[in-house]
Amino acid sequence: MPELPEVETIVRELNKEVKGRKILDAWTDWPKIIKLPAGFSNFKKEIINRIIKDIKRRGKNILFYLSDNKIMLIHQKLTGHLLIGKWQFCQFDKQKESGLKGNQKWKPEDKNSALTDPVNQYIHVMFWLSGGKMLALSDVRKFAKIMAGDKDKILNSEDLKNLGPEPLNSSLSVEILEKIMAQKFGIIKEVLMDQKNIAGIGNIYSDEILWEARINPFKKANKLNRDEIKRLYKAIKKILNKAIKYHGDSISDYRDIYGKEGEYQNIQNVYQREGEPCRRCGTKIVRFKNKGRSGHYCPRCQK
DNA sequence: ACAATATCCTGCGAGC
DNA sequence: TGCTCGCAGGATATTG
Repeated sequence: MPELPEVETIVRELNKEVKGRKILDAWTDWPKIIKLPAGFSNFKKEIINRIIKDIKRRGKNILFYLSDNKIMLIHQKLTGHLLIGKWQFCQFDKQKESGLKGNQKWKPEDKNSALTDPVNQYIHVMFWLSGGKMLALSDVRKFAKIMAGDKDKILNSEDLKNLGPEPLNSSLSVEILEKIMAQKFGIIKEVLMDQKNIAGIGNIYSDEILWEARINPFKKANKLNRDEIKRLYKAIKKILNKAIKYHGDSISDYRDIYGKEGEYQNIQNVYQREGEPCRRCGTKIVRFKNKGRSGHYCPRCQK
C-alpha cells in the first residue's frame, strides 16, 4: 500500500527510467481501471505517440506530464505496482502461446511475480515505450485508478483539487497545520489520513508519526495544544523524510518499479508491532480498531 | 455538517 | 482436505 514515501520513491525511479520516452502502445484486460476518458480507445488517443516530459507526485498520485499538454495520472491504491521491464508480450499472448483456454489463466512460476515481474496474471495495464522499455501496472485487487487528458482538466479534477497541502514542502507550516487541526472534530488518526487535510499520509505513517510525536491517536484534532501541534509538525517531516531515505515500507506488498523492497519496515516503531515492546519505554504496543481500520500505539508514551 | 457503512476486488490464514 | 469468514485498507458513494 504505497503512501507518500513509496510513491516518491517510485516517481524518482520513473524519472530515471521513462522520462524522455515515447508511449508507443497500451493494453488492458480491465478497462474499469481507466476512469478518464471513457473507453480504452479514447484513453489511448490521449497518450499514444506522446513523450513523457516529466513525472511528478501529488499526494499519493503519480502524474506523467506528456507532450501536447497532456497528463496521465496513476493512483496505485492498495495493491497497485508499477513495474519496469524490457519489451515483452503481455500475459494474454503467453496464454495463447501455451495453448491455454479462456478460463485457464496463465500464471508465471514465481509466486512473487505479482510484485516483481512486469508480465504476470495480475498485470492489468501495459505501456510499450520507446527504447525497448515497458511499464506495467500489476494490481491484484484492481483498485488502481488511471486518468488521462488535457493538463488543465487533470490538474483541476476533484482528485487533485481537493487534496490538502504537501507535507514536505513549504505548503505545510506549523501555522497551517494548526489551522487545519483547529477545525477538525474527528480523532487525530483519522484527520491525518484524510487526503483533504494533508496529502500523502496513510495508515502506516499516521501510526508512526503519532508515535514519534507522542500523541494519542484518539485525541480530537481540535483539542491539540500548541506544543502538540509543533511535535506533530516535526514528526510529519521527520518520519516521511526518513521513510523516503529508506525507499519506503515493504511490511506488506510494496515494491519499487524494479520489484525491490524498501527498508523502512526494519525500523518501524508501532505499525504491526502489536504486543512488542515500545522502543521508547518498553510498554507493549496496542492495536486498536477504528471505523474498520486498524491502528497501533504505545499507551504509555502516547497519552 | 458529520459519521458510520457499503463498495470496489482478491489472496491469505484461521478455525471448524 | 476444503469450506467459510474475517481481514487487509485507499478513496468514494451512499445512507443514517
